[in-house]
Amino acid sequence: MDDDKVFKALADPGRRMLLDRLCARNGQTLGQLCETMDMKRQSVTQHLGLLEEANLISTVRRGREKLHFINPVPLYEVYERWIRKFEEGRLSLLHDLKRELERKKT
Amino acid sequence: MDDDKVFKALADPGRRMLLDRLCARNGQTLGQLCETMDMKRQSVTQHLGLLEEANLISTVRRGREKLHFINPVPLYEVYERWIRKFEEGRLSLLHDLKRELERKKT
DNA sequence: AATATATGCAGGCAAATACCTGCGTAATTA
DNA sequence: TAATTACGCAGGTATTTGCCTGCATATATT
Repeated sequence: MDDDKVFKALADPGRRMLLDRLCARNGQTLGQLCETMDMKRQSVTQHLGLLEEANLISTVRRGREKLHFINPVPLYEVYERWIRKFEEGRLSLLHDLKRELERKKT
Repeated sequence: MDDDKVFKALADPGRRMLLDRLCARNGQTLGQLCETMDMKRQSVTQHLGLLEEANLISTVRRGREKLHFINPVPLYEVYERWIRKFEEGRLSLLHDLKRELERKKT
């Protein structure tokens, strides 16, 4: 998995919105996704392309339509390999700062 | 919390590396962080500024030095409000795609 | 006081990004 | 078959981004 592509894909609010829409109703067509997106179809296509490159969605062609499905695996992996590390040390990390702030006052 | 700033801050590999360095040793100065960063000090400063704006780090001045500390809270919140939603529906989301693929074959 | 160290601030520039318009193609429907 | 629908592809452009150089300021050391 390419961490960087996943993070960059998540960096845009429009793309996060697309993931949200798909989370609410999986397997939507490009046209359906466009209806709620306040930008041109071609722009939505570009965003969906980046999401697919990051492996965050998968697509299936059905006739002239293209269906979009969420792939939750990369998000889970990013969490496992990235977020959890900080979560584990959460209390001690916060303590470091607090201790330094105390050190200044005295 | 500003989700967008957090995601954008995480979108750059250099900034993720800075967070990694601070996770390994919290409370480093700008100079110390620069030693491992293969870019000019001023660029590192810019990255640290974005991380601070996203509230991912906090800083404390001590004399002529500036110490940097991780703030793990926004990462945890992003996980809670964002990643977990997809994790919960993980199996069913994957099933949607699988079912559609089966539908095509038959 | 003079020098060295640690950081701040301003501006410039090439590349990436996020939109757009215009046109082409494949699949359905009348 | 003709018209419609759903989507793909190729640029064009204004903005943002990430890096740099050059200079200024504040603290520490000799």
